[in-house]
Amino acid sequence: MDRRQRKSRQAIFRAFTELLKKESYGKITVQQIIDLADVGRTTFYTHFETKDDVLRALCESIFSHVFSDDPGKETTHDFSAEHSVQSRMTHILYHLREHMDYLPGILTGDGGEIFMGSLRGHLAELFAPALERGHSAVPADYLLNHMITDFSETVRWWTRHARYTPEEISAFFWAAVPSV
Amino acid sequence: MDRRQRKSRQAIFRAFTELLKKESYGKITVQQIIDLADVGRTTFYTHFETKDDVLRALCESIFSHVFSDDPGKETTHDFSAEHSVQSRMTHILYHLREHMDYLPGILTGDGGEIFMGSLRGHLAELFAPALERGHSAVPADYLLNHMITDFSETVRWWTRHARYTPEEISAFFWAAVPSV
DNA sequence: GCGTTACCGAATACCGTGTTCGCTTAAATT
DNA sequence: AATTTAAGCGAACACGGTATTCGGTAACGC
Repeated sequence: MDRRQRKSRQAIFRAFTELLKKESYGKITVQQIIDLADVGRTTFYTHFETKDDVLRALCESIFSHVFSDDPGKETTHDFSAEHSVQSRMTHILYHLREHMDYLPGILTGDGGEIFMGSLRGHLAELFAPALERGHSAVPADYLLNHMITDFSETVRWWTRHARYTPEEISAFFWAAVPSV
Repeated sequence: MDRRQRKSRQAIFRAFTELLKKESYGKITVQQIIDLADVGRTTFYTHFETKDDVLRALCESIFSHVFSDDPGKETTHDFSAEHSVQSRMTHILYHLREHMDYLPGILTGDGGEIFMGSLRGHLAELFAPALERGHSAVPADYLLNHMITDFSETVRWWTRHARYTPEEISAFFWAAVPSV
């Protein structure tokens, strides 16, 4: 990829996250991004279809890092499946914290749907295997949705109570989820 | 209130819910509402500030009915607080089912935030008393948010799986919520 | 009946989105 | 270094939806 392209793309993301620190996604206009990124209007639209497209790309770049890390590294000598998932969650929270400065801007207004949707998609892959044994009277689909909702909404709650550590948040989450 | 006003307001609500059965909130325009309701543009704007305003008013009218019903009526001879809340939830679900034909239209797209926000507000009042005794290591605020999230997201899930009865949905909810 | 009030609808200002076009400038190729 | 290739620029424009204005009409309630 051309260096100019990389710089433009980077400038747009940079401006976008910078704006998110000050106002919610819904109120940010393409013009603001263009102005702060200091790129031409045409340039913006050659890189992205719409403003939503920028957000989707941002979410994808966040989650691809957050979810792709080697999950084995964090496990201690306890190899039970439960523990593996738990430490995985904490690990994810650690990564998400790095973006905490602009996450609130995404989660208020209507950009929330895009972020949450992306997060939920990744969580689905993570939780689905753990719910294979359908021994419950409750539909597996409901339970899966329930787990995904609880975790993603915990993340959203965290963005409003940023004083807590990833370990604490993880503990809250597992305390409030019934043993499945 | 003038009969003309009542008729206009009613026509707007009627057109609005009718449109919601066919397309999502976000895609409905004020013009469509005006056309279907067969009222003048000016009339619409004398009754409501914006399109969001219509939705807020609709939500308020739904929830004021749903949540205001005498909660004592449904309780059996078991007077424990737990049971009271449970039957209350089922009762709420019964009322919500009456609006099931257009709820999906509200919950997809960006109108979802408004509906969910309104629902969450009412649920907060309902659940807050039950969580008074803060004997947990988890912040009461987190637990409250957790309960609200679980129920409101259960409602959202229901709109996508409308084949279930209120009793079943209620059962799913309580099965997936730990005893608080 | 008569004053009040709501309703009408065309015209208009406004705002943000996304596209077009001719030109400039930087990068890659030889 | 010269040439080709591709990216960037920004003013102008078309579009769609929102919200307001205004002069005229008709329904309502007392």
